[in-house]
Amino acid sequence: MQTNLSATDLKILKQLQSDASLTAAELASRVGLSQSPCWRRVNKLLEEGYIQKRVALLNAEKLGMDVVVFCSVNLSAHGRQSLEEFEQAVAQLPEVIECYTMTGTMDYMLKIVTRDIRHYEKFVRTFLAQMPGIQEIHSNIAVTAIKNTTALPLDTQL
Amino acid sequence: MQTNLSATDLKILKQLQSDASLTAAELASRVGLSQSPCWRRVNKLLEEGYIQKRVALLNAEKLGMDVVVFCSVNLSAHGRQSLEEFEQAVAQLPEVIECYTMTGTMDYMLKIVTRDIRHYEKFVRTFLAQMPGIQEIHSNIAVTAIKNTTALPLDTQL
DNA sequence: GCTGAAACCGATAGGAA
DNA sequence: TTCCTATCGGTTTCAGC
Repeated sequence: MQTNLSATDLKILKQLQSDASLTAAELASRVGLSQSPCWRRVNKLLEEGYIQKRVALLNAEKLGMDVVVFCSVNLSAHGRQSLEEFEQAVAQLPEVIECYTMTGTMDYMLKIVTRDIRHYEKFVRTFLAQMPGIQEIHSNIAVTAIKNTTALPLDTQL
Repeated sequence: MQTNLSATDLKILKQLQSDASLTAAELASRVGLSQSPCWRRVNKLLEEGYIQKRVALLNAEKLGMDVVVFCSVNLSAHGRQSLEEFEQAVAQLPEVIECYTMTGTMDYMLKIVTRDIRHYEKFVRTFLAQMPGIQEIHSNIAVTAIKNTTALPLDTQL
């Protein structure tokens, strides 16, 4: 880690990435600080960009959005143009929650969320398969979420 | 969608899943409501579990945690016991951000975040490969994040 | 149901140790 | 640095529409 964060800062980040609705007082007591210095540190972490934003995590199941698909994509023409077009187009699609370029045999890995499998099918046909330069699409459909967090492993021991 | 959410509720959810640090007044004005009813709706959405929690999203890169790996796993013994052991063990590992059971040829898909590829290698050897009943591990390493959001596609048109 | 206002409580900043 | 305190603003409630 090329970062210069104190142990206290790390504690604060750990708390906030598991619950950002804590009051300053509660957070302070959990990290063993009093309010003011704690609040100051939080602000610094915000300013310096360690904390990107605070969001609400919704219950996908209750909202009827519980189909998760990991979708690997290969493009046919590997020219620059084609890649950027694809990336821009994909970033616009709300169903695409995540998209990464990959090493190995696949060009992109997409995590897609839709209402049900029919919708996924329709989504692929209507949007994904229409995109510029697509050669192969491979869909891996998730059944049950065993774990699903947004918290980074700050307490890793490796 | 088997849910009975009004258009206003959906607007509220959309706002909060992109920014949960909005004040009640600001949120109210964005969804075209005044504070009180807006606040009431937010509370109801919390109580009913549509909003699960509010978290801080951290800057993985600044924290030196920018290796993302999608890892598919197959277990050897497909008895109940083996599955639950694996799931419980995996849920404990902070490096495992997400874990899903899958249809198709792989048993599990894991999304893993570590500091660098060396750490990933070490993580796989130390923890993953030691787990009960593992047969195959296939690691797909992400290079660049094109898109990475936690927002569900509430405005999907399909 | 929504609006507006009032009361309360927590967040913020400044000053003292 | 941290702690303490005062002020300010947001949240929450309640009465009226």
